[in-house]
Amino acid sequence: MASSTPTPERADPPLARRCGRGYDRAPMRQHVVDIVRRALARGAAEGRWPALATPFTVDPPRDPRHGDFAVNAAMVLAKPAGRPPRELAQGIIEAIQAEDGGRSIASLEIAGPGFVNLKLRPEVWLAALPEVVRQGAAFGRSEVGKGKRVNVEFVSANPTGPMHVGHGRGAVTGDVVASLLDWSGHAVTREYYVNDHGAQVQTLARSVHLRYQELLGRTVTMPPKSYPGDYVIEIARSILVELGPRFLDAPEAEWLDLFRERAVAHVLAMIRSDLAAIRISFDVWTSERKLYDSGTVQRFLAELEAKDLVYWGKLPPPKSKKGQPVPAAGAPNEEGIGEAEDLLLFRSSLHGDEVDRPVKKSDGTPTYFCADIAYHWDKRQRADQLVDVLGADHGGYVARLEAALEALGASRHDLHVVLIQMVNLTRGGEAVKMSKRSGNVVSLQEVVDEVGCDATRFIFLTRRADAQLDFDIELAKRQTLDNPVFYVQYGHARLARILEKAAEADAPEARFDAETLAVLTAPEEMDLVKRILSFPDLVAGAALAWEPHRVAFWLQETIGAFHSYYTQGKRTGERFIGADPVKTAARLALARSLKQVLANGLAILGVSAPERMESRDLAEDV
RNA sequence: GCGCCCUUAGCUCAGUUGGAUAGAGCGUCGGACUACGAAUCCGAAGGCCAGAGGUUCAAAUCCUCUAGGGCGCGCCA
Repeated sequence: MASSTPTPERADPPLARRCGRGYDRAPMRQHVVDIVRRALARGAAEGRWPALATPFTVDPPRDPRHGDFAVNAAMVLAKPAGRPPRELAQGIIEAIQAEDGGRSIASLEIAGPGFVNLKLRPEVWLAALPEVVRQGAAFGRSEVGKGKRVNVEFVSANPTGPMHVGHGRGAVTGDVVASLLDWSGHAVTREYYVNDHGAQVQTLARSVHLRYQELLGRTVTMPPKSYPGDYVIEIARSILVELGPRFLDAPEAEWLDLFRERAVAHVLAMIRSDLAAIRISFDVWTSERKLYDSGTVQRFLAELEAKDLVYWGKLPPPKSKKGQPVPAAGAPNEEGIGEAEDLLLFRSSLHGDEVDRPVKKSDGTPTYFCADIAYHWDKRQRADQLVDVLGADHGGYVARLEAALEALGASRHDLHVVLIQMVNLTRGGEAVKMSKRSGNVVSLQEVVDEVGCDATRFIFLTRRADAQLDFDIELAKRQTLDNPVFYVQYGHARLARILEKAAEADAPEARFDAETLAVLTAPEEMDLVKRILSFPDLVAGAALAWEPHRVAFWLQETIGAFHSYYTQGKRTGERFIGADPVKTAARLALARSLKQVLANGLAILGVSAPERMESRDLAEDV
C-alpha cells in the first residue's frame, strides 16, 4: 500500500492547506512546497517581506523548458510588500537556496513577470523511481480522502427496460468516479436507486398484461405510453407458462402487483447483465418501494413537519412556454388535476430553489421528490459526501436536492452532482436512428457486443461528462491510431513485449540503483520519469474534481511520449536493448515503471492492460 | 419567458480549479522500417479561445451583457 511513500512532514495543517493546492501530496511537489514554505517563513521572520496572506502555488509549467516547477510566491507577495515581484523573487531564491543547501535543487531562476522557476536535480527524480515498481498495483493511491465516506449513486435507470447507450455513459462515468475516490483513500459505496414505485412500473405491468392477452390469442394495440419491447413479451410468456391463463379477464387489482413484481425482477436481471458486460457491479441496491414499505418515507415526512419545513398551499401558476397560452386558473392539467387544490409543499425556496416543491399530491400521496429527498437524507446519514451521476435532463433537479440537504441541516456541498450529457451514436459518421416510439433505442448490450467492453468504457471517458459525446461504432472497432483505446493498449503491450524480449535475449535485468539510473540523461527519458511520478498527483486531482476523463487523456499523452521516445531511438540506432549493459538495465527499469503506471491508470478506468495485442485481422474488413 | 450547461485550429476535443509564446488527435501536405510490434514516429500548414465590457501583477479560465446550440421548466418518475 501507499503507506510507505516517503510522506513529507506536514508541520502545520492549516498553513499547509493554504500553501499549494491542499489536495496535492505528490511526494516531489510536496517536497518543493515544503522548502518554499520554510524559506518564505524565514524571510518573513527576518522582516524581508510580509507573512503570506494568500496562498502561493507550485505547479509544473506548461513548457518544460521553464523547469520542473514554477513558484508564484513573489507575484503574490508583490502587493503586500509594495515591491516589484522580480526584486522579491531574487530574495526568495536566496532564501530557498539557503533552505535547501544544494541538496535537491539544481537551479532557480526568475522568469516572466516574477515566477521562480525551479529545477530539481535529476537524481532526486530518479531516486523516486524504484517506488513505482515497489508499490506496484498500488502506485498512485493516496490518502487525500482518508476517513471520508463517499456514496456514489449512478445509473439508477428505471427498471422498465434494458440499458441504452446513454445509461452506459453514466454507468462508466460513475464507476470510474467511484474508482478514483477509492484510489484517493475514500471509503466508497457504489449505489443504485431502483425506481420501482411509481407510475412507470405500473405502466410496465400493464404492458406485460397486454402482451399476455396477445399470447392468449387476443388482438391488442399497445397504447402510446406503453412499453412494447420484446422483453415485455418474454415476461408475459414466463408468467403464462408458470401461472397459466387465469389473469386474462381478471380485474387489474388481481394481477397488477404480481405482474409488476415479476416485470421489475426480470428487467433488473437484464440491467445487472448489461452492467456485468461493462464490468460494473454495485455495493447497494436501494428500492424506492422499500422506502415506503419500511416506513422510511413516512417517518421522514413526519420529521419535515416537526421541523416546520412543509406547509399546505398552492403552487404558483407555471411559467408559460413561448407561444403557448397560460392555462386558465383552475383548469385541469394533463393529469386532470386542477390547480385550486392544496398540496403539501416543502420550503425549498428558502434554500436556493426557485419555488417550493410538492412532497404530497392533492390526493395526499407522496410525490417522487418526497421519496427522493428521504433517500438522500438517508444516504447522508451513511456517508459524509454524496455524489449523484445524473443525465443532463435532470439538471433542473439539482437545486431542490441541494436545498433539501441544506434545509435538513447538512451542507449543500455534501452533494455533488455529475451531469452526463447525451451520447450521439453514429456508425461511420452516419447518425444511428434512435426511435423511442418503436422501442428501437440502441441497447448498450448491442454496442458492447459489437465493439467490446474496453473500447466502450474508454470512449465514454474521452470527453468531459458535461459535453456531448459522439460515439462512432466503426471508429471504436477500428484498430488504428484514431481509436484511443487501441493506442493506449498497444503502448502497454509494446512495453510488455520489450521486457519479454529482453528476458529472451539474455539482456541485463532492469536495475533501479542510483548509479544505473543516472545514465537516463536524455530529455525524453527524464520527461518520462517525471510523467510517471506525476501519476499520484493526477489521480488525486481527478478524484477531487470528479473528472475521470483526465485519466484517459493522461494515458494518451504519456503513452504518446513513450512511442515518440521509442521510435526516436530506433532512428538514431540507440536501441532500447542495446550494447551498453548499464543503459539497457536503466531503460528496462524505466520500461517496467512505465508499464506499471499505465496498467494502474487502465485499472482505474476498468480497461484491460493486455500483454500483447491480438494479431490484426484485416481480412475481416469487407 | 425563466433557469442550468455548452461555444477553443477545417473536424473531434484537451487546457493541471487565474499563470509565461493556447495544445493533442483526425484530416491535408512532406518525410522515417534489413530491426525489441511502422498497430509507431518526425516535420509543415492551420487560432480575433463566439462577441463586447469588467475584476488584477496576470483571464480561454472569474463577473456582467449580447449572439448562437443543447437540456429542463405545474401534484411524471
